[in-house]
Amino acid sequence: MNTRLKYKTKQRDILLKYLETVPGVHITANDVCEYFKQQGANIGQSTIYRQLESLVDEGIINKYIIDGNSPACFEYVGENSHICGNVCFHCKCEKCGKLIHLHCDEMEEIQSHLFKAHQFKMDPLRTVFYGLCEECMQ
Amino acid sequence: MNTRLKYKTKQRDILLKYLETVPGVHITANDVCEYFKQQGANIGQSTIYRQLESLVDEGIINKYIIDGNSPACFEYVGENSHICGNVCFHCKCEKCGKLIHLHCDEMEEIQSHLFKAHQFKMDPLRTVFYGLCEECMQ
DNA sequence: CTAAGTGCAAAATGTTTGCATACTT
DNA sequence: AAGTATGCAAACATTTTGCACTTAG
Repeated sequence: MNTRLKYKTKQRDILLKYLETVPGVHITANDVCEYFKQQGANIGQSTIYRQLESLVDEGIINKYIIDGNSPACFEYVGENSHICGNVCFHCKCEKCGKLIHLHCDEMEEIQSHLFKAHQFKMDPLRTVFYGLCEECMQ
Repeated sequence: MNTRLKYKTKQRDILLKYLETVPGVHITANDVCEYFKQQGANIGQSTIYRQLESLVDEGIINKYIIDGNSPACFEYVGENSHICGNVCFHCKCEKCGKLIHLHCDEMEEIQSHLFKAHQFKMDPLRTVFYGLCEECMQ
């Protein structure tokens, strides 16, 4: 579980370099694989999975699990992830399945409220708001 | 996606009857399969998956995805779950699995905010806040 | 030199699907 | 009769793992 890779390898470097170019964007492990396949860079998919897991561990990227059957999403947040505002909230439309991700300071009040009033430390990486999006509301 | 079963079948009945005996408890699709296998009742696993999906659709059971690789959990909440639907929010501890029900007016501001600022009509029946409960926070 | 990382292909996991059959209405 | 559900086995998709080989420290 706590598999933290320790060496600075070529693969890790180019993976990180790529991730840095797409901060705040949602990508799956497969997206990353495809990207490197296109680039001609050959990184094995197991390496990608292992490095991604490691980067999550280190807090450099976030991992989001929206629903059990779709692949997990990763998002580069950088080393400064401890600063507020990098974590985003997810809204998933129950009708059309669209996923909306919000970087919203106001939403952090929810966490704060849950923590103060209900002694619950909410995890925005796992929490998804289900409901209806604008279009599907009609 | 919206595969709602419509007939009242023997399999659905005994599944529901079983679920009613474990309200608020976490069970996986596999748990259900095993249970019926032990009972000698033979319900195919596809039927179980299909019926569970359907029951989630109908709001009779909840489905929780704690993390992407472990199986989804189901929990019986019953037909009257929508009675508290507008006022009752759920927090689920990722560590001990405890489910906390909150009746909290303040939390309705979340819905209101999501609606006004983000045009998203959040469904409190389906939405679960994941995180850490008081005890597990230590 | 040793510990760690890589890549392949194979396994594991959880869930879905195709289809012929059986049951509900 | 028409529409739906069932059950099996096979298909699926994502992720993990075993192992021989390579690379970083």
